[in-house]
This record gives sequence, structure tokens and C-alpha cells, in this order.
Amino acid sequence: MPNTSHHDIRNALLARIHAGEWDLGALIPGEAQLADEYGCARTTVNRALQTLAGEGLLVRKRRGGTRITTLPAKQARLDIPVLREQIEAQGAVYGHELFARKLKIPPAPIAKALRLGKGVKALYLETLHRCNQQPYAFDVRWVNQHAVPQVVDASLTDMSINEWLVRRVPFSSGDVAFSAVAATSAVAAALDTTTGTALFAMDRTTWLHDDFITTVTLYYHPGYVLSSSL
Amino acid sequence: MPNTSHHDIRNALLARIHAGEWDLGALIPGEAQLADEYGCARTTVNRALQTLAGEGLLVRKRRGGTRITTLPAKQARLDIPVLREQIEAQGAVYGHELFARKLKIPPAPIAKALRLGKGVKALYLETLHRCNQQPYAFDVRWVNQHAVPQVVDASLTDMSINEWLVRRVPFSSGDVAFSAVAATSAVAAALDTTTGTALFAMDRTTWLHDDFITTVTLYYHPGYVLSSSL
DNA sequence: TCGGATAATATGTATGCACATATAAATTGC
DNA sequence: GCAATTTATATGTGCATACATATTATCCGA
Repeated sequence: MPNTSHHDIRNALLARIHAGEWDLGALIPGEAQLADEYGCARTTVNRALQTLAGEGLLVRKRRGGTRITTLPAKQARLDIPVLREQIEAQGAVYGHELFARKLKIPPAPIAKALRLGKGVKALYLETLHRCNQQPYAFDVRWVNQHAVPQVVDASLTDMSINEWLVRRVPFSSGDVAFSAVAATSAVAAALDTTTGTALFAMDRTTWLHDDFITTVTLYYHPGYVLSSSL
Repeated sequence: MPNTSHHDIRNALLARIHAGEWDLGALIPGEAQLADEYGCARTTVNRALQTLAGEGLLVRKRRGGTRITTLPAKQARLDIPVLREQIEAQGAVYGHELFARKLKIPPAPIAKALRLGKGVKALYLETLHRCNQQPYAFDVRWVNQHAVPQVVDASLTDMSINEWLVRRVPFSSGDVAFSAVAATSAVAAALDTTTGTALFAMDRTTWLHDDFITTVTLYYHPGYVLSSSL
């Protein structure tokens, strides 16, 4: 065993927090005191406390000291894996099918959201992702052909557009949104269900600096659950 | 401006990553070289690189060096605030209403999931959260009265059970799941909508060590969207 | 040639020190 | 009293150094 590491101290403090040694909102001992307690340098305690603060368990203020978070602003980290990996991770067979692929002018609201000029064409794609042959998610997507010119000629039979983009194109920012929608007839048909069924949907839009890359709506099969731990 | 901080270096490196200086999966210069480049100590570069690795942009291995993540940014951080704050944050008026509150034996599957013995009673609650008088989310919950005995006598008129628990009871672990469901007649009635409407639902269960604390299903109003940035 | 021991190397981490910085608390001025 | 100013203090950060540790790369013998 080496010296006490900041990980050990983090864990020790975490245990004390969970044990209820300090109330929510209460001040905990200062770095110097803890360093003394654990017999290590203040730097090490600092590191442990910063980690816990980053995890949302502590709130730190200069001169104000460190306290237990009053409202554990619960953060859930959601992993958004490539669909193929998500499916293969559960030991199932992944498959995908290209339903539509054409260059066209997006409807006005979409063009505006993507900051594309009026009358500018973009690549529209519809892909069905399958899990053990069964429909898993229906992928409706717009891609900015000017930001990603290679996509126009890419073969999307071996690799889905989803994976193709993830593997090739970096992005600097993006956002995701989750919602529940009633299946339209087209989506219902693709997912082999009935119109009006409640579907879990994920919208994702990504940017590279100021250039729009892609926006996608994934309609998951009925019964899909997105889970995560706190 | 003081000396170069690890934040500055993180940002500089982030810019270089986004600028495409290195391909996905490529090796980036070592800590020593970067320290030399930026004219700072290796410790400082280490800190910056560890931060970027924590954000999922880099993958580091001892002796193996640091590389750009091949499958980038697949993590979204979701904030799950207290409903009241979420509503008040958008300048709206929060309200809540207690529909049901009784001690009873939970149905077998729930009792099992909560690791409660057979025939053990738990506190069942139904609460409607409102935003500007309109139904916002319907909160169906089980609370372990043995882990949180004070809850049995708590007045839940001023403060909703949601907030009451968050403010008083720490937890050590938990999980969340999101899904889309069709409104049952009871839920539809509470949310003032029609049976079968697609609703966004969040299930959350929390534990303090091995003791079950609470499990809740929140049925959000039709049209609700949960969003986050990447 | 192959497999195992050995060396080289990039990252991981602790430490003591110095100084920066925000801000709570005390003090001063009116 | 009350507002403005000063002081004290806890955290934030950088640096040089030393050593730990996990791999990769190399070497060597059978």
C-alpha cells in the first residue's frame, strides 16, 4: 500500500457523508484540519474535496469553507452509445436498413433551426435500426452536406449513418432532448406497431463551431426504457 | 493575468481538438512536451489532460500515452432538479396537491423490487404538481416508513413530498429510468388529458446503503421535453 | 522463433512551498 | 447606527521534485 491517495480520502469522506456525520448544508472541517486528520498534505485533501464537489456532493467557497450540498442537484449521467454497440452489448444481433436518402430542401422550421439559408439543400435520411431482426429504433435525420461533403458519396450499407458520423466527424457542441410522442402512421409502419402508440423519442443536434452537422430524431420501439444510475 | 492555469491549458487543448489537429484515436503529445510548449509544469498539463479525460474527450493510459477518444462525447449530463425549482426557474407559479396518502401493503412486484418483506406496509402517495395552475406532473410514490419514520407525521401541504425528501434525506445510490407510456385513465384524469395520450415518465428509486428510501414515477404533462446539452 | 525476463517510458500521485483570490468578519469613519 | 474599508482566512492554483505503476518495447536464452 502506498501513501494515502486522494481517492482513498474521497472515499473516506464519502462514507462519512453517507453516514450522516454532517447535516445537509452543514460546514465540514477545513482542508488543513482534514489533512492533519488523515496525515497527508493539504494538496491531497484539496484534490479529494474538489472531486466530491465536482460530483455535486459538496459546495465549496473561498473563505466560506466546504459544506454538504443542500439540494443534491441530482445529476444523472446518460450514456448515449452508438446504437450498434448498445445492441451488441446485450448480446443481440444488430442490423440496419436504409429507407430513404435524398438531397432536398428542409421544411422552413428545420432550416431555420439549423441556420441553413433559404433554399439550401441538405441530406435527408431515414434508417431503421434492428435488434435481432426486430425494429429497435427509427432514425430520421438531416445532415449538412456542406459541413460533411464526404457523406454524399458514402456507402451506408456496411455502416449506418449513425455510426458513420460518430466515427468520422468531431463536434464541439450539441444538445439532446427526450420526449414521448404518439407514433405517426409512417413511424408506426417502420417500427411495426400501430399509429398512436406512445414512443420514446430522442432528438439530437450537433455542431462543429458554428456549422450545423446533423440533427436526428430517434423513435425507439414501444416499451423502450432509458436508464441510468445516480 | 497570473500564470497559465490548468483551465487555460484545457481550453487551449480543447480548441486544438475541435480544430481537428489530431484525428479521432490519434496519439497526442506527451505531458512533458506539452508542458514545454506551454511553458508550465508537467503537473499543470497533467491536470488539464485529466480534466479532458474526465469529460470523455481523451483516453489516457500509462506508458501508452494520451489519445483522442474514438467514439466521442456519448455522455449527457441531466440535471434533475426539484420540481418546484424547475418550474419557478422559468418564472412560473408552482403548486401542488395531495391526492392520496395511505399506509398500505405494496403489490408484490413492487415489494420485491424494494426488498421489503412480505406484508410490510409502506407509505403510498399521489401528488399533482402544477405549473401556473396547469397540471405539470403526476407523482406516484412509495416511501419506506421504516427508513424515514418522520414522514408519517409530516405535513405535506406547505412542502411537497418530493421536496420534503430531497431536503431531509440523503441517499447513497439510486437509479432513474425514462420511458414513454400511454396514460391510464387515472393518470389522464389527474393531468387533465385523455386516456392513451403519450406521456413522458421518469422512474426514480433511491437507497441509503441497503435501505430502500423511496421510489417514484413522475408522469409529465403531454408535450413535456427533457433536454440537456452535450 | 518463441516465450520470458528486463529495461524504458508516459502517466499517476504525494508533498512542501509560495502566492492568488474571494469573501466573511472585524474595524473604522461619519 | 450604518456604510465603507480593512483584515483575516479557506480555498484555488502553480511549481519542482520524487517516486509509483502500468504497459510497451527490447533483449536474450533455449
